[in-house]
Amino acid sequence: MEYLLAHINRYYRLTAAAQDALLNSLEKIVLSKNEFLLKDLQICRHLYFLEKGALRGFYNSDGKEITHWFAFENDFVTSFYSFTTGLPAVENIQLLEGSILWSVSKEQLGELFNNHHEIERLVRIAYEKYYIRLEERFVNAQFKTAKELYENMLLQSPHILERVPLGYIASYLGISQETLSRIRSQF
Amino acid sequence: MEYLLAHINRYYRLTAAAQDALLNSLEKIVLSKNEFLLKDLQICRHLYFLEKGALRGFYNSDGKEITHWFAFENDFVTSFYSFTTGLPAVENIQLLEGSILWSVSKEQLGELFNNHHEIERLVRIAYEKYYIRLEERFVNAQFKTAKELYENMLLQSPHILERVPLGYIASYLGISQETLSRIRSQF
DNA sequence: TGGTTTTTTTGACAAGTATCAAAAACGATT
DNA sequence: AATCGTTTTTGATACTTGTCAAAAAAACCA
Repeated sequence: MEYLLAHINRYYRLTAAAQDALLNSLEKIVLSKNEFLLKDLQICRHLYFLEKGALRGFYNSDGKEITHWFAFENDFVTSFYSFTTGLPAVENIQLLEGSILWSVSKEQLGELFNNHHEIERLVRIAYEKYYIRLEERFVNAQFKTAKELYENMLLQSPHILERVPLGYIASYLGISQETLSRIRSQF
Repeated sequence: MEYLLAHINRYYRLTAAAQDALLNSLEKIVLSKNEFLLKDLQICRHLYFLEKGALRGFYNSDGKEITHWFAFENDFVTSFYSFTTGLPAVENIQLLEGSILWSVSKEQLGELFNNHHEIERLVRIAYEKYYIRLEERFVNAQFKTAKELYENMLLQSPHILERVPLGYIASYLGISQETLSRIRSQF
């Protein structure tokens, strides 16, 4: 729990009142490897903070699983689409390792927004960060070769390569597992 | 100017005080076709509302122009990356048609956020919408063939196809102009 | 209208990547 | 240490798309 506050205070300092309200809204969740936090067609009603462990989000497309994000320690996690629209999710969220999470419901978050302007600001800033990261990935995916994407990942997020099976990474990069394997053999 | 309020009120109703504050912060801009609203390496210090006309955002990559978004009537426009981080933009914003815009500076927007909680909420909700749209495009770009992407566009945003030169659309879809031309000949 | 520029289409070829199938390597378990 | 299941690598082939170059069509303008 202190984990969350320490993380938040790194880029935005909350008042004591807001901290208390936030912590009182949180519920601890412990899940083990391969369990699901969310399956597609369900409505995602919670925002999660990942204290320890690793998750992935993936789509099912033509019987194939397409991983499109990973989350690790200190990440905020949700099915953004379902959580914000209230519509059924099109993605699944699965545990890559045994993990500890803290959850807050959409209703509770709305309450927090109404009572603590600064929490809404915090979330707005978090959205900005996610948006910028997604935009960067989007541009890269479109204009770089598979090899360049892998090099990028080696430089910018080697921790993912170390903790996640190759098949998931291949679909994250938008290439086949075989192609990724061949690229790796060139290094 | 009423245009902006009419648009906003469609999905979020502001109080009269907030409306006044917002309108007092706006400045009208009129630009003609092919002019630039922003060039890369500049810092984007404004958020724009597009009342009439059309714009595109594009990157220069290996001497090629890569269009990655279009904006039309009622869209909010900025170089999201530069505006939020305060760092030099990596993209250009150019006029596709003569256009009328309303601008608000980052400083003014910060003032508005501080004085009118509901304006910050409005912007947060706008971010959510943009994020979801970008996420959808990201997933599509990765998992659909060039032909499927074009079909999608025919269904979901035919107005873009009608108003924008083919070369821009090709790079928007992440394919070469020649490939797009060949796809179109199949319909 | 004719001429000039810009945009779009067509053709030939090369490169990159996906696919299918099988082998090898790795990990966990007993 | 041997076995089973999973993950990764390798090989052969086919397909999609990019690239370069040129022709055709459309838009623009005097």
